[in-house]
Amino acid sequence: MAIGGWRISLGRVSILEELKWRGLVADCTDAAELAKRLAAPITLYCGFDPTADSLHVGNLVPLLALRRFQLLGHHPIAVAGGATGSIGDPSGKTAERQLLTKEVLDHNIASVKEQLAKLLDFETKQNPARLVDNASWTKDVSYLDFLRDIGKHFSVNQMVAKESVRARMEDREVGISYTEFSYMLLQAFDFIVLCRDQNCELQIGGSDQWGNITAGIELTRKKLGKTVYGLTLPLITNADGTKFGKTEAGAIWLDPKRTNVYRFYQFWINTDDRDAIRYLKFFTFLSKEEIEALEKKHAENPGPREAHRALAKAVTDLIHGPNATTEAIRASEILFGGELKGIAESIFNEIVGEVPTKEIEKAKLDGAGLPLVELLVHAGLCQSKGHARKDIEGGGVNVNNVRESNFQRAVTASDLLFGKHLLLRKGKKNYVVVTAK
RNA sequence: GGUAGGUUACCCAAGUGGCCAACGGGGGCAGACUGUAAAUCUGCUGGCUAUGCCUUCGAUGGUUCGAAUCCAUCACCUACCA
Repeated sequence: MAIGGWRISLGRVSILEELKWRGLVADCTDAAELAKRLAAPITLYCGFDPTADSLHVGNLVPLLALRRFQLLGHHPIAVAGGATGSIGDPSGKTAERQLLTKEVLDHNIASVKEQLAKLLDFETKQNPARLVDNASWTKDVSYLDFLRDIGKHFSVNQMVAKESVRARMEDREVGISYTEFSYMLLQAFDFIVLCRDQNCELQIGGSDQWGNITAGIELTRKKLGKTVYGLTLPLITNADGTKFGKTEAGAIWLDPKRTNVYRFYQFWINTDDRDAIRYLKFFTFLSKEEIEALEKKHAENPGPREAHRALAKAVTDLIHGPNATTEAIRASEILFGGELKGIAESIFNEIVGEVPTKEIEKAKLDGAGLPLVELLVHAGLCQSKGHARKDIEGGGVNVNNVRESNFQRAVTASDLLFGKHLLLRKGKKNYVVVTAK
């Protein structure tokens, strides 16, 4: 069965070897036993809480890990956190979070489910993926039943000792609500339900999920007398110490409405040299041989950035499909290719809609025209006219890819390309197409 | 509760009557170099109808020709003493 061009090959390499080689194992329970158990297909799950109406690149690591398991013959279950998401996971959070309203939550779950469905193979005969919502088994459980059946197996002493809770208890400023404190019970409940009903024996998740995962393992052992496993994936960090997946403009989302394909592609292209190979391992399905070949090239001659290109292409392909990827690459080539002079309208149109595009009324360009500083602010490239002026004086602003250093410059209809568009650029990478209507 | 000290721009931090839109560092943005890197060097980093004007130094009120700077009250923080 092919998904995204990659074939599922049963039992060729062990999943643990594969994950280890990629640097994707942060921690796991009883490594020796787990390795033995993984010799045969296992059912595993990973939960995704719908905290927004889209997943972001950070969610990709566990999600792709599910797929890696599937590619090697295991049975993945993606769990949308309709129940857990309504509570809020305190893990890795320094402050209590605002609860999402029912409407927002419903919307988020629907969107996230769609995204999850795209990245796993539900069609294959041998080991189709499954997608479930943990609200489906929590909604009919009464509070009293839950306390009696589940709560009884948890020691508050142990819960308090978990890192996620302890951190919040030590900080008297923020504290932790009973609601968030209870989160791990719900996640443990998920595991035991999946183990009981779907024979799920392994939970994977980010390293911040360790406490929640082990809570589920213990509950399953106590209540069902079964041994189940946990495996955590590393927290991705950038070589320069900044948070992975965040830019000045915010998180990089999988939903093209939030982060368009061009920006998504550019995000990967701009990966730090030191991270490129690691990220190829984390975020792509390129083989060991392919990645090692890229690593060699990168080490010998980093200039052409072949590893970066392969990374950006592979991930964009995976999330947005080959057609959108081709367009993003094409737009990048045009924008970073230099001269705009003599460009054909059809070629230029390829970048319209790829880079951020703003509209203005054509009438504003009549007569003396519209001051460039105002246009820069309108386009969102500069935060104020004063800044726009300084940016122009500093030589950072280009109109139609020609540097403009006169801050009094006004833009008129004669500046429009093909009578319609204006290409603004601040710095090397920040493009906006302004379209006159 | 008492005493002392503090609260300055995105963050840290100098400034204790006019020369203050406020030193310096970090971060950010931009330029040169380069590979749409890194490192390095340089410039910018409150707003505007712009050689000037307006808003800003915890809050409010006051003294003064003039306040981030002095006084009063309030709020919050830190240290020491109870």
